[in-house]
Amino acid sequence: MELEQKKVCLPEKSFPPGKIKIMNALSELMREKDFHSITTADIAATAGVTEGLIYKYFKDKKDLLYQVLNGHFQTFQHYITRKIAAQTASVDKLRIIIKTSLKSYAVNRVFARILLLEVRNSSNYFESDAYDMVKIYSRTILDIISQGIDAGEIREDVDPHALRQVILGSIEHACLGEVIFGKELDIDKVSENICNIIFKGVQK
Amino acid sequence: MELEQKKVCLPEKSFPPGKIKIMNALSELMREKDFHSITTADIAATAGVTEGLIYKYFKDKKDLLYQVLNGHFQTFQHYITRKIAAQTASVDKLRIIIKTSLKSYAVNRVFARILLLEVRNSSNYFESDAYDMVKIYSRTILDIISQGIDAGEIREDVDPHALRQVILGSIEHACLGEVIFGKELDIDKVSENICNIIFKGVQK
DNA sequence: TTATTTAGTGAGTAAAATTTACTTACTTTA
DNA sequence: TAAAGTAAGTAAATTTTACTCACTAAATAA
Repeated sequence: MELEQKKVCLPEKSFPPGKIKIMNALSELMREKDFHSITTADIAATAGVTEGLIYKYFKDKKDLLYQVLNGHFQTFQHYITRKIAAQTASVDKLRIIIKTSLKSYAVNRVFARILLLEVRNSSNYFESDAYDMVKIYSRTILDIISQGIDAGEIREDVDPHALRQVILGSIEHACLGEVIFGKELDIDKVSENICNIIFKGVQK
Repeated sequence: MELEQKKVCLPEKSFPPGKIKIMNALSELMREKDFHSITTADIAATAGVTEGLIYKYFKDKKDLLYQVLNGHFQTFQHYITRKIAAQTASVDKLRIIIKTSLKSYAVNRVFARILLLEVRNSSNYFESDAYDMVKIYSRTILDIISQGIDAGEIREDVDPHALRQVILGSIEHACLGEVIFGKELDIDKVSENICNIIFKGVQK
């Protein structure tokens, strides 16, 4: 397993120990509870620091969440970029993106939870560094699609934005059941099914 | 326009006026703010009632949210069932579901907001009446797919659950930008794009 | 008429998030 | 080497917010 759940998914150095402990504490607590039912007292106790310190390093509780997400996203981005580079055909790259994303979400459920369920409802997330990472990821997919069309692999009457939507939507929806209900996901099967539908179409 | 944004989307009668005012108030406030940053004081002030009354009619703040969602969902469900009935071919039914769902979300953004962003993070939503409506909607799609396979309209090597995932994921992801950033959505175009991809496939 | 339910109030409480004033220890620099 | 500044962390006060509870007024049923 290349992609394992690490305690800290951040540029650990340069961060003071207290900050790292706080971020790890939230990450740990999110395995059991949802963000809203985790209190700053919980976080401080788990981290072994005082509540005040949280506000030294984070604007507010949500800012802490965004920074934790950002850390996870760094790991994800590095991993997926390397995987994509190993492929040449656009369609294969998309296939890898689908499979690798599903796998990342499955392996790191806290990451999936935060990304799919916890941050999207507040508007200031979309100004956070974490969301910048999403934009990069999202942009990568769009570029691959465009290249695929140019290379003649993908039909030219396919709208790239629409295809990206379908891909991202499929990935995310496939993970929801897993993230919410903790169902096990057969990644190979699910990703193959999704690719089968999107690439070949469903109509006879 | 058949589907317009009504103030109240509930069996208004039988509900005491205060309850309706409270539900409308939340619905109204959710146009600007996310659920978590709306306080019970906000709701009460907007509704013109006291905070205490909220807890007369609702178990807690979340229960209020679920009931509001449920009201919106009733309208949605009726509308979509009627639309589907007008079609015979399974593929056309799916097309209608995609288009009508997109339209419902576009017309009623608060409904979309609540459904796609606000409720999924808390586990007790999945025991709520509102979620029962989702199950019915979701089940409908699965049945149509199965019928489509039986009727020979849809390839038999397509996994029905996977196809449903792709459809639901595509719809939801297409709405996200709209719900979050308030972007206008060209429903005809977007739904046509999605159908084009899913039905015909993207590969040359 | 009197009892009883129904709609609604308003003051309060406990828990949680955030702020503030402070200590301690480590660098830098004069 | 002493002074000055800063970074890490604390402890307690403050504010916000969801939620409770004992009460009133009015309508309805007996």
